[in-house]
Amino acid sequence: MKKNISKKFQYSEIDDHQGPPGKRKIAAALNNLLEHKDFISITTAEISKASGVNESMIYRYFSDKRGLLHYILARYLKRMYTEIMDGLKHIEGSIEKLAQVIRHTLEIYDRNRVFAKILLIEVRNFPGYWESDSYRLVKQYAKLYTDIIEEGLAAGEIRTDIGKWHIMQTLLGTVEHMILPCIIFQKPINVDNCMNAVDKLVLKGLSVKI
Amino acid sequence: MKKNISKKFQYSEIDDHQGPPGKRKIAAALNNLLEHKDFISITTAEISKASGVNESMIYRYFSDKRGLLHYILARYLKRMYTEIMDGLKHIEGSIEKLAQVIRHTLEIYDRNRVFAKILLIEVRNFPGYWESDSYRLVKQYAKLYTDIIEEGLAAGEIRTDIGKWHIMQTLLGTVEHMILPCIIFQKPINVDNCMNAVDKLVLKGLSVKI
Amino acid sequence: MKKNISKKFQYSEIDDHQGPPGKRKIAAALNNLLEHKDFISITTAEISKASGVNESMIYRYFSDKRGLLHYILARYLKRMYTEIMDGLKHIEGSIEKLAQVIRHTLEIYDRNRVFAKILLIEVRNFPGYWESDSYRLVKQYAKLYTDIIEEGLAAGEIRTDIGKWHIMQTLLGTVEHMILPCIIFQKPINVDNCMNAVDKLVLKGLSVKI
Amino acid sequence: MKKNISKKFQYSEIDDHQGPPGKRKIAAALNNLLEHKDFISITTAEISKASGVNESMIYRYFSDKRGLLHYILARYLKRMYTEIMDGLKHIEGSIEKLAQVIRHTLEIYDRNRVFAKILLIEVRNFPGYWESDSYRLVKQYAKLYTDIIEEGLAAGEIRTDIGKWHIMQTLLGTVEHMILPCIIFQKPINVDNCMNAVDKLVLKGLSVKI
DNA sequence: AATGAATGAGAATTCATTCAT
DNA sequence: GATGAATGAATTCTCATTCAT
Repeated sequence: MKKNISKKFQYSEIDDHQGPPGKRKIAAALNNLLEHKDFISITTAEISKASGVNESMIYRYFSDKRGLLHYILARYLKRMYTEIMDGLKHIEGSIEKLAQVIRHTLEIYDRNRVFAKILLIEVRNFPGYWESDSYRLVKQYAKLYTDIIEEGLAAGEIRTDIGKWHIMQTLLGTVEHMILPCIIFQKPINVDNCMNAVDKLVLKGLSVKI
Repeated sequence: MKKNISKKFQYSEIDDHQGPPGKRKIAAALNNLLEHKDFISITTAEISKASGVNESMIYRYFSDKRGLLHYILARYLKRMYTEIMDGLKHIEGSIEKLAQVIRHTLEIYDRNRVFAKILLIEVRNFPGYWESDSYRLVKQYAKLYTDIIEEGLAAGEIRTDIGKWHIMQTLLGTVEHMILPCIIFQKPINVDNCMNAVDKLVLKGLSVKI
Repeated sequence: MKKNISKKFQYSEIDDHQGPPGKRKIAAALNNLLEHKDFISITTAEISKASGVNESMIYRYFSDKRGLLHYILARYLKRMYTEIMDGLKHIEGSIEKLAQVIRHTLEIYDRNRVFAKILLIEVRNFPGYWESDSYRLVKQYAKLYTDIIEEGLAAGEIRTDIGKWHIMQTLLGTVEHMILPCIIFQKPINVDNCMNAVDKLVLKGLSVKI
Repeated sequence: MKKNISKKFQYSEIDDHQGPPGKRKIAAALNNLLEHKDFISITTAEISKASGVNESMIYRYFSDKRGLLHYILARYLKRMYTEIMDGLKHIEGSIEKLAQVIRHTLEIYDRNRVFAKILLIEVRNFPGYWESDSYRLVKQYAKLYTDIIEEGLAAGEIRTDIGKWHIMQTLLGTVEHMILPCIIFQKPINVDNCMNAVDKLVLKGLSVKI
């Protein structure tokens, strides 16, 4: 009954008890609005109305509208990172670890559609993103993969003829692309199905054949 | 090794000799601008200036700014489809055909960065896209994959325990995400490297083990 | 079976056999379009498309878009004037003549909604109208009334304590206002009902009580 | 003869002390501009310039340019209604009441040319008007007439063979068309002359002959 | 910390009209 | 007489952002 409930997060929890109330309300409002609209077509007026906080407060708490978006994204990313690290504690074997990270990621995307939407869609066609703080966190997340891959290479579990960067890219790419239609068409993510495909297609191809 | 070099296309060729000059100039102008900016931040005024054609002509020849983008995308897609179909003529074996399609796709993306950018980034966060004419062409392209996969299933070349849709998704996803960073960071696509990874990771996993 | 059919006109007849075909087609096209849209929201492009004649021909045949409208209106007015004059030939008595003019006018408006619409709505809020050729024709039509009234005054049939201008205004005003809702709400004009009211309310008040 | 002079209103008074200053200035500016131009050819830029308030404020306070016009019209209509109701308090007899309403209306139109212009000209060729709030107020005003007419019918003061709707229409029509040239040609309205005509022509025709 | 008012700059789009052929 | 292409100037409306209080 108590399994790993504590690990599951959703936006509401993230920010609830820190920062001034106005700031929290604004962030929560944008988060909610993102469920049904895309960032660019959400106006600051709308955010203000939805949050009940005056429009100009957005500029007190955040650099600007985009800063607010990145703030939300960063919170999600931090939370995801911790959660995934936690889930990794008792897993042995690099391939198994990769599988666990991917499964966990899929679950989090499924539970937090807004997060997935921001990360996969909203943030990309904004040039500044690739120099942003949020992107730094994304790279931290990606490093999780390369670290595990290195571990696997060292342990002789993973084949050495591909290059860890390409492996990571393939894994990330496969995951993201599997869920993109679900995010866009607002369908649930079937984590087991996805894992099956990832496992059979990519992970199996990774391991050193004995 | 010298196959159908003559078929290689680049945007400039696509439209050069059809439609009124204004139309051509406008399309070419947006195409050029897309090399350095993203669609949403390119204004009609900019397009007009770059093309040397009056701003209002955009609305004579296209439904609106977005219609112009889709026009460009559709041309690319049509051209890509024909070229890839051509390149497929003398290939035998489903796995080989998939490899050929993917390699060809990568080459085209590499030669036509703007095309890749429109398809992978610009067009997605616009809801109308999924009902657009361009998306129809994308589905036509995707059907190429499923057709080949079916062929492979029938011929006993491809394993039957995954589902052709998932296979196609994985292939498309892997390709797209392999090149996304190249598109975004404006780096060349190393086709051979990519093919190596695709081949070893995904395609090998596809074929029936003997 | 042959009554006064020859007197009834509708736009199609007006212009059919004079002027170059392009001119006729353009005028006919605007006339048709006016049935469902108001002048200001009909574009020259629309007129061109509906007429099958090139947009620039509008400017060969007419001073501009408004000139075209006035051309149509003027034709209607001329035709109405002649028809009404004709219908007056064998009527005796000023009050009877006024009644006949009014009835005839109502019938024409009913048969030619576009005409009524142009005259009562489209043309008024354009300053130039009051100096236009069309307005000259309207004044000619109004003079019909004052002429008859003068005739009635001279003959001792109409009371002398009001002023012919006011009488004319009242008659025109009553008529126009009775039909305005019919024009706007696209309902048929009940000529007999209207005549009843005009007769009982206004005309009866005009005649010298014996 | 000195009745409720204090109740006489002009636009400037209407709005002066309510709503944010920007709103008031904008409404006042359009009101002034309407004195010399027609609505459709007054641009938002012009309104902004005339009011000294930023153009975008129009859209903060009103739905759009047309919303602003209706706002002005509605204020006029409300004010007129109250004033006319007040002026009716001590009048006896339905015919006398109708006369009083008409006289009062004429006076108000004379004092508030812009009001008359909006009501009789500007607002009509806009389809939305007939479903607008302003039109509701106009119907309220018209109901004043039919109410009085019913009263007169019940009291045996008004003849019963015409129908109250037609009577109202004739009265409204006569009034409106009497003043339309004055509004358009910017001439003063001679209230006494008009009343004389209305009285002799229409009202006398209304009353039951004894 | 908070609010309401105000701003400025730009954006897409529309159209009547003219020109070259 | 006719066409298609092109123009330019205007117009409404939007929004992120800042200011004064």
